[in-house]
Amino acid sequence: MSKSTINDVARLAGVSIKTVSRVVNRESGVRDATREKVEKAIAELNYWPNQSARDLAASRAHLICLVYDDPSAYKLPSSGYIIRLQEGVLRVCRSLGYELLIHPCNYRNDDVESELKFLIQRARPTGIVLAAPLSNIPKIVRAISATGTPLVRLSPGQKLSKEMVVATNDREFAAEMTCYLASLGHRRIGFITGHPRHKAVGHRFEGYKAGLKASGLTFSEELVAAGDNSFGSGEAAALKLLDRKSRPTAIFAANDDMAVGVLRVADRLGIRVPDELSIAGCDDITLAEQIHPALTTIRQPFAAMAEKATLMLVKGTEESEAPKGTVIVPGALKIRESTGPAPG
Amino acid sequence: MSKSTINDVARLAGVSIKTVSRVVNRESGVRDATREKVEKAIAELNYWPNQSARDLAASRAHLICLVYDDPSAYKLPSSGYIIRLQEGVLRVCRSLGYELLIHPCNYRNDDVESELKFLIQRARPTGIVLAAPLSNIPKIVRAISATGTPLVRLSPGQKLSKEMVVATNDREFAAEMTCYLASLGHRRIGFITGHPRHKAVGHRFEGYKAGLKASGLTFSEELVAAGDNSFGSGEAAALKLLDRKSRPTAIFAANDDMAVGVLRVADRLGIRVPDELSIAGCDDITLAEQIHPALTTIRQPFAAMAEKATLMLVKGTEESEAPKGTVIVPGALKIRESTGPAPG
DNA sequence: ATCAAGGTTGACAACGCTGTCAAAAAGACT
DNA sequence: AGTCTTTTTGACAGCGTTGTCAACCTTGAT
Repeated sequence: MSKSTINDVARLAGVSIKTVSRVVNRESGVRDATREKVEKAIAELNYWPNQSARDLAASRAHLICLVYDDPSAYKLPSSGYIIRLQEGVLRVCRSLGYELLIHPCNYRNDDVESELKFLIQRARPTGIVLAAPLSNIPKIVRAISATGTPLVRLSPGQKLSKEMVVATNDREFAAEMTCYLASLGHRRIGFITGHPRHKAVGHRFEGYKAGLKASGLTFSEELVAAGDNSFGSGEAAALKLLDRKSRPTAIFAANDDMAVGVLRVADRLGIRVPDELSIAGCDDITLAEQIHPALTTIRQPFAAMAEKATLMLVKGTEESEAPKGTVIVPGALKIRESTGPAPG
Repeated sequence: MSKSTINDVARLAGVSIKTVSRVVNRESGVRDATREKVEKAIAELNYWPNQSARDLAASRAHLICLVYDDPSAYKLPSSGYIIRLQEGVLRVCRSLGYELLIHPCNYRNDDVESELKFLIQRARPTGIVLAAPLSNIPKIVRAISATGTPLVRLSPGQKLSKEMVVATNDREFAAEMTCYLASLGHRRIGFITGHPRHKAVGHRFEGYKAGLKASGLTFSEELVAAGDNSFGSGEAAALKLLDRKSRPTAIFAANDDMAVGVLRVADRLGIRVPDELSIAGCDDITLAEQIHPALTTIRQPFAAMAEKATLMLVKGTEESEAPKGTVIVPGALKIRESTGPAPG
């Protein structure tokens, strides 16, 4: 292991440490010949700058903090979501020389706010990427904002704001899914709404209505059942929808967990999927692909969103003008086995 | 946001910065009265030490690096595993003031070794927690060892070694599961082996045999089918086992993915679980609890293992004697719906 | 009181780097 | 060659902490 310092490099290259620093930091105004000398010395000594020293001297930390709802606080099958977020942030961090600090946090705790302030004070990150659903919780957003740390929120219901937000187009792709179902010949397309506090799923409901209209179908309360994003509520809603005299030939659930619930109910009732009933979800959870029949759903671009968010944070810090406003990263339909032509 | 330094605290408390440093670092030899004065000043100024400066001055980083197989490199449903590892490491990090650097890495890349050396040189972590399956790959272990960074490997086949290793008792709990099935009256207990390169699942096979012997049952090749840890191979193996004239009344798969495959096959063949066939897996993946019937399996203590590993790393650094050898963290049987009394 | 021993405290120099600003070198023109 | 401008380089002072070591108090024993 090398433990050579900038001094060693400077001595070997026959320049001052400042010049080495310039080369390392890719600053302009270094003659090519000099740069090469220094680079050779760096390579030879296997030198790598001491991050602590850099951060201290420049009084800035090369650190991005990703804050998300703690999955260990309760049985959450959402680990895939988190991994994808991490993936996106890491991609940017690696390429730009930042480090990633992950902070699962339980918003049900009374002291989340001080926990976050504590974290920020301790780590002094360059910026924070705040994942949903935390990004929708005012007290959390406020606690972070109060510290003055740059913050990018992920998909907090897409309402435009002056803060930095990265969202996806829930409304649009829900409409697209609805149109897709209609294009398969379905006329009675049911919808299962999600948890009222979860804004994104609200947008999907709107998208569903828009899709119906775009396909020349009329909206009917008859075809809507309420869920709360949970598997169980999906089952209950499915039971309700499928019990009706003229039952839907397709059911679009506001998220995959509920869609899987529908799938289970259909199985139990002996309704063949997709022959007799098409089922679509939203989120593309890991299970969606493993279940049988594989679930048609919408893949949320979590990694891409996180990547974008991190980029905004870094750009905002390194360049003078911090990017503001909402950036949309579109989701993509994943057509799999659970949807097919309308029966009859 | 406070940006007070140790100087401000020292001035307010009327002591030298060194004394403040002593209080902050809980060093002995500070009079109680002094300590209290300082603590009051710290609280009042909302002071928190600058990590970069500390690390620089003490030339040590408060950093743990968790290296695991990159789940984004291929479709892995293993995100739950990673999340639990992170959880364990984070618990220790938080309580001991360390930070966690996560590093998913794809061992299929040719340049993993330089990638890791690069990472280590750049981040200079206190130590590295290396998760399976990476912990079983010699070139990776070697690359890290070569840097001299303290390393704890997670469950690399449990072979005793002089290095730091945290493993679980695959053999023992597989035996236990087998005995449990036998105790339910099963006499023909099938087993689906896992990927030959994955040592842990090999231990499970041994445990299965030991369990049979302990239960007074004889081992028969007839009851064993080979898999490769994948869902699909579980299905294939199940088909093979269930096709035989005197088919097993219970199937124990070396991992959950394959067990779920068995479940699906049973469903397709109209074999009721657990009435006609008991199925057990191993790992307690997220899906195990969500599937119907919920899968009896063995919960691997991933979080606890990671926690233990991190602790070893920190203790090894902070105390003079580094803990060596293998530490075993036992897994736990999770009896759920997919196992029941033997038919007849 | 006086002194040694031990417990507390502080002065000051690192730690390895970056920011500032001035000095030196290199070009550009007479 | 001389002067002015621009580019390139370096000296040096921090950044906020810890390690070292000497100086300072206490205490208890004489």
